[in-house]
Amino acid sequence: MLDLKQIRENPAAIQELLDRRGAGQHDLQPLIQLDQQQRELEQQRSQLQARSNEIGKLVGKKIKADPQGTEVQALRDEGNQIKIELSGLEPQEKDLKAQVEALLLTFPNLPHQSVPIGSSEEENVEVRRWGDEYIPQNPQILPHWEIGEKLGILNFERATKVAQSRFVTLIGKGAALERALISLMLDRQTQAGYLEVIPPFLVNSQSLTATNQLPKFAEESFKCSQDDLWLAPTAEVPVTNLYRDDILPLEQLPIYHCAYTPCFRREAGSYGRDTRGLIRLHQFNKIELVKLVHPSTSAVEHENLVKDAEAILQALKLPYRVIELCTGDLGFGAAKCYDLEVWLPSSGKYREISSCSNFGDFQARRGSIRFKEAGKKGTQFVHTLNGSGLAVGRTMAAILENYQQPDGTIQVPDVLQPYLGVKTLGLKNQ
RNA sequence: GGAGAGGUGGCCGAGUGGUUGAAGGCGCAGCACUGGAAAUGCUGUUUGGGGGCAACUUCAACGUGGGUUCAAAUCCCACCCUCUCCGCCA
Repeated sequence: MLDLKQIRENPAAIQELLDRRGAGQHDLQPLIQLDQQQRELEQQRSQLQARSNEIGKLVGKKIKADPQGTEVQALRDEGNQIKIELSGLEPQEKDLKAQVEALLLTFPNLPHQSVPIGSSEEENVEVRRWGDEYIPQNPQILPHWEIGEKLGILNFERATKVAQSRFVTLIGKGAALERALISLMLDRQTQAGYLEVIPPFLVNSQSLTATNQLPKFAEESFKCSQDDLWLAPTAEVPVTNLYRDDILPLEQLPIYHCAYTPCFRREAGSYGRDTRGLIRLHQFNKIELVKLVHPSTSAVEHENLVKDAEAILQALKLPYRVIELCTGDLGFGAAKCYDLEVWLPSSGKYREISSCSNFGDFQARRGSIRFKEAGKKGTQFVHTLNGSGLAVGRTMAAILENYQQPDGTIQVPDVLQPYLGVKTLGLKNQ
């Protein structure tokens, strides 16, 4: 959520930053007008209320001396008069306030000054590339879904029968490989200083609002119709919301968490895209890294978060590149974002495997996550950051392709061998 | 699902209509005492919105939303949540 005070004081500057995401898409003007109306009403209302409070106190005093006195009656009459006026004013102001709030929630975050300006993903910037030497030279590499089904470790048909399209069943060593990846990632990230949590996988609307999925992206999540509960689209939601409405003592910052959770996404609007394989499923596993930090450190924390995610790809010797998203491609809540893209030989492309964002105080404001510095008056919003470390299904896809041997077996990456107990995946492993 | 209890400040906990943003305690901060500390004493200690350069001022908040009243933490209604017991179940 943007800072209303900032918008009031500096509308042109804020508008300019919003326009970097796409000119004319986010007009502050209606918001500014509503806000002004609301404040005018609030002034009127609180003045009336002040008088009403005064009357209440006076009556209390006088009624002891002379319950039937004319003075008391006069005050009561005035009180009633004010009540009538308030009954008109109050709902109006409340309504305006709700409108301001609702409108404010629809504005995306301001891109950080350092974010390259651009209108689409075409203008994203490659920051660095790693592992060129690990790019396989074998031209015969099968797409991961084909080799996976051949080896009997992935099955899409049966998953479709059980649920729907865009689900998968992992079988035998496929399931074990997924589990091994989860363990590897959690082990590495906890060693890097992230405190592991297993949060609820269902979250309420308030939580989704704090982390930007609501109100704008309701159709992206699965909702439980009987309850105010949704299937979490990412662990970012439950983990960040562990601290919703908290005022943290300064000493508690920074907070680092990692979490393994399944993630559930409706993928509405992506019909026809990545229909095959593990790339875009309704349910997938992910290790998420979440940080809550002091605002002055968030830029450095962001760079470090990216490195922590990269460390997994490096450990697995999977070729990847780091992309910085331009203003036009930046996610709704992000102030700055790097994507990690892993090399997928079958399509000859880099594909997103992690997205690492700095949200600044955008989410903290929505979720009221603050900290207090001893001695200083008032509270400040923390900065929140998160990134995948990594998407497990996509990692599996990358392994099934990059480690695919000419004989159709899969070499198990060195770091995974202790977890999996075998060096290759082949037919005999079924 | 059935029965009961309960939701008050960072925490514990009092408060059943009147000047209570809320006793008391704990915790925390400052000061005094001390060589230093403990103990003790005193003082302070919620958050959010509006107005103001500021000092300050005003409104709101005792689970949430309504209602009664000049006045509600306190009364009424609805909802949510937590706990205990019973039932069912992994």
